[in-house]
Amino acid sequence: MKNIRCQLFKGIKDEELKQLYNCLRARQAEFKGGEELYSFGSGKTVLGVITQGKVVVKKIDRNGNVNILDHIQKNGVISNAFAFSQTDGNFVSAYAVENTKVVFFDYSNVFKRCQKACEYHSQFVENLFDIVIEKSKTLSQRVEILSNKTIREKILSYLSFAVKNTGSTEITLPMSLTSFAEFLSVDRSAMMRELKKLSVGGIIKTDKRIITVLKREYI
Amino acid sequence: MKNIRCQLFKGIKDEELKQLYNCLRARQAEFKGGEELYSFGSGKTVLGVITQGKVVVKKIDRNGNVNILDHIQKNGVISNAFAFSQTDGNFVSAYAVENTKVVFFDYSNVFKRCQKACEYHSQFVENLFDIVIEKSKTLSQRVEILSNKTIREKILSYLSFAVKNTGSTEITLPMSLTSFAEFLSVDRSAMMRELKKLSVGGIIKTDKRIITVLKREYI
DNA sequence: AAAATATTGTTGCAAAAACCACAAAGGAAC
DNA sequence: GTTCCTTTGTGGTTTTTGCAACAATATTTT
Repeated sequence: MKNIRCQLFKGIKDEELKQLYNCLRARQAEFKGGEELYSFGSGKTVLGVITQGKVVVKKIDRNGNVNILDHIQKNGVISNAFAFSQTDGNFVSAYAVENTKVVFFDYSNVFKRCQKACEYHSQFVENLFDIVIEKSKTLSQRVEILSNKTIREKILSYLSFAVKNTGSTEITLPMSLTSFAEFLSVDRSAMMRELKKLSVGGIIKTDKRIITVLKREYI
Repeated sequence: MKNIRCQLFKGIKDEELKQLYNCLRARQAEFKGGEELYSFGSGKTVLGVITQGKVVVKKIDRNGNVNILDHIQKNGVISNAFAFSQTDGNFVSAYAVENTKVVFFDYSNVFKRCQKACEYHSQFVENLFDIVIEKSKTLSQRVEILSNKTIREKILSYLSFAVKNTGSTEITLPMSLTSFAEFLSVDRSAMMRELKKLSVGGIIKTDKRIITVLKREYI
């Protein structure tokens, strides 16, 4: 298996990485676009790195409503260890958005220090820590966005974070408007209506997936 | 300062703990009920353990809407390192619900290993890791709850997690109904109405803050 | 290039939720 | 015990949202 260079393995040398692969029982899997990542919804705890492609985590409730819980890009980490549990009435699953390669690790071995108490194992834990913190921050942003009552406020809250995170007032949505509505957990047509209102009000300018914030004092 | 026995210091001996306090520049602070925890909303990154009392993290937006972002109990960890950032239009603050004692640490020193590369420091990082994972899980549950469209679904989703987490179908809300509405980010009167509908429908039974789930197949 | 599929854009209508206002009950403080 | 304040409980009204349906573009697949 080719060595993966990503945040999870930052500061770990190639030869150490090989040993770590062994230690964590790394194995690669490939998924076609639209295909469901097995083992995510299963009871087993998984930890994986997306080395190619994109993954979306969705929840489908008993009424068939689809909610997007997470988007994971290349070099992103996917795990049910620290996010999104399955409840009786819901199915949480991860899907490859395009052709995707994932390297899975045995999560149970992460904290089992090998006999040699290797230093790079500590480094690995610290890297994983950073990633979980990052995910945690993203989740709290998500909570803040969703805790707005109206669609308008949700959109503006999203834009507020996006402007803050990117430093630009021209935001290109990393997903389709359909998915964006699912991300905000609102009806798509109602969202479109609200986007139009915001445009007419001169607060934003929209062109497909590109939203430009014109009046920063509103976000 | 008295030694704190909590998740954050699990597996660390008393004498090591003393050294760790020094290493992380631990300092205690007390807050009266209703008082705002300084330093949380400030730019500085804080890490604290609630050793007594209760804390609630709130967001107040430009329109004066209050949203509860988090509840932190005794032995819980409070930090802006991995959750809830301030944006231009919003104020995020933490308030003591009752008389509360907090021990603050210098977050910047957490990953600076002391010269002796003490083993307990690793243990500390691992403990903090567990806490962040826990918080992350709580946050994703929150996202799942909030990503329901209707108040009814939000309530049922909350109950679903509560039943799953506690193992009992009799749920005592850890907050007032007023706060519960803020937690679900819905209007209180609308929520009360929905609770009544669920009661009349025989799905739940309510008595103030005690909600008993009668038909598990609905949650 | 044509066909199939997904995305964007828009509307009328019904349902749900927010907002507002008020009364009663419960607790805390004096 | 009385006062004050918070919480609980309820109802009417307005606004917002979700739903369904459809057309027009894009995009992908064959």
